[in-house]
Amino acid sequence: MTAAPSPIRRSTREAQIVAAARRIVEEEGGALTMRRLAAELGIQAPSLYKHFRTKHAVEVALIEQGLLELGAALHGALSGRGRGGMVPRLLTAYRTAAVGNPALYRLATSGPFPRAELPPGLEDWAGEPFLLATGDPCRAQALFSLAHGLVVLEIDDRFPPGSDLRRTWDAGAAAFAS
Amino acid sequence: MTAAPSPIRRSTREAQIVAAARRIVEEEGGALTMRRLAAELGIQAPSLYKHFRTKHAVEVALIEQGLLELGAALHGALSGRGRGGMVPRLLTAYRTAAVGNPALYRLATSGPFPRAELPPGLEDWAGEPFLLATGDPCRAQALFSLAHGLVVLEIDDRFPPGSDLRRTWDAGAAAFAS
DNA sequence: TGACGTAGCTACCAGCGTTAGCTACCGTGG
DNA sequence: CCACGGTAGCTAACGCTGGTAGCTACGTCA
Repeated sequence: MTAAPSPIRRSTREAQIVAAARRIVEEEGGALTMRRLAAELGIQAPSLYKHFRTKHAVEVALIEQGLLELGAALHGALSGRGRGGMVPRLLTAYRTAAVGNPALYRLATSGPFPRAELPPGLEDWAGEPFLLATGDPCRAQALFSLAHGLVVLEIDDRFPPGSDLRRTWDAGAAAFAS
Repeated sequence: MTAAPSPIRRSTREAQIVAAARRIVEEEGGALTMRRLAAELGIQAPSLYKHFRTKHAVEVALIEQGLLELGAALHGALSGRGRGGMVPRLLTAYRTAAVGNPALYRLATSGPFPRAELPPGLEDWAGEPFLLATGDPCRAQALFSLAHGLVVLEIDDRFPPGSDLRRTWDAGAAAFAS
């Protein structure tokens, strides 16, 4: 298992801003705007631009947090050697981490991926458990796509009402447990 | 195979507006705004509200079009009885239809699903091919999630550069080919 | 003391969805 | 023939968005 990449260094004020942004994003129905973020910190919106060049930069900082936590959860699920195969354990951990933080997950996975602005190696490290569970890069990507599709459809509430999501996840795991 | 549901009836002017909206959405990098949409029609933005109550209503009309076309493509792929199993044919058709109209696909599948505002039966009809290809509702939802995950990750360009997507789709199809 | 960087402020900009209120046209009934 | 109502356009405006310019107060260091 590769070591987790080190997060980007931030000043204390920057860390406070990211923490406030996270509070807003996790709060139900809270859209992240620069004015709301500033209000949460007791300052005016333009002052935020002394610390982050754009709103996108704030979002990237949140994405970095989310990927670190998701990666840690996935690696933990595989190293924990609980009962069941690697694929079901991986999917369970993925679902728990993502659905537990739906807004953060959506933020981190919608729109183009800010690969260049993230710590090098973070993406590979977070995705490594899929490679470990499948043994093949293409199968790993397919399994990841399945997990991602299941999560986004679940948190966007797109499955028809009355769906048995537990069994749907099981069916997905069964397909990839060879 | 169930018959395709009939689309919602629209006045000619409404149809023109939806067509213009589609033109904008399909044009590369074109975000749909009421002012742009109005300009495309040679009128002012507030006039659009004589025909559609909100911007969301225009989007729903586009979603209806997208679902009808996607459903037709999927049903066609299964009834065509080409070579290969049902699952690979279904996934190929899904990928082709979605990636060919990325902006429309994203519009139709991001955010909450406007189930109540769409023609009754449309959702079930468009999803029916997944049931036909798998024979089980939960497996169908899982396969659909896989296809959706693959598509959104592909059109958002989130796979690491150099990925062999052809083989990734094949790996997904193989997992679900019983 | 003077210079410089930090971190706040107010005032403002263009663009967004949307509303209010007005106007011109067009078909129909008295 | 003329008034009525519906249709479909218009301008002006509101409150929100991300973002910029330019000012100010404060702390540090030569």
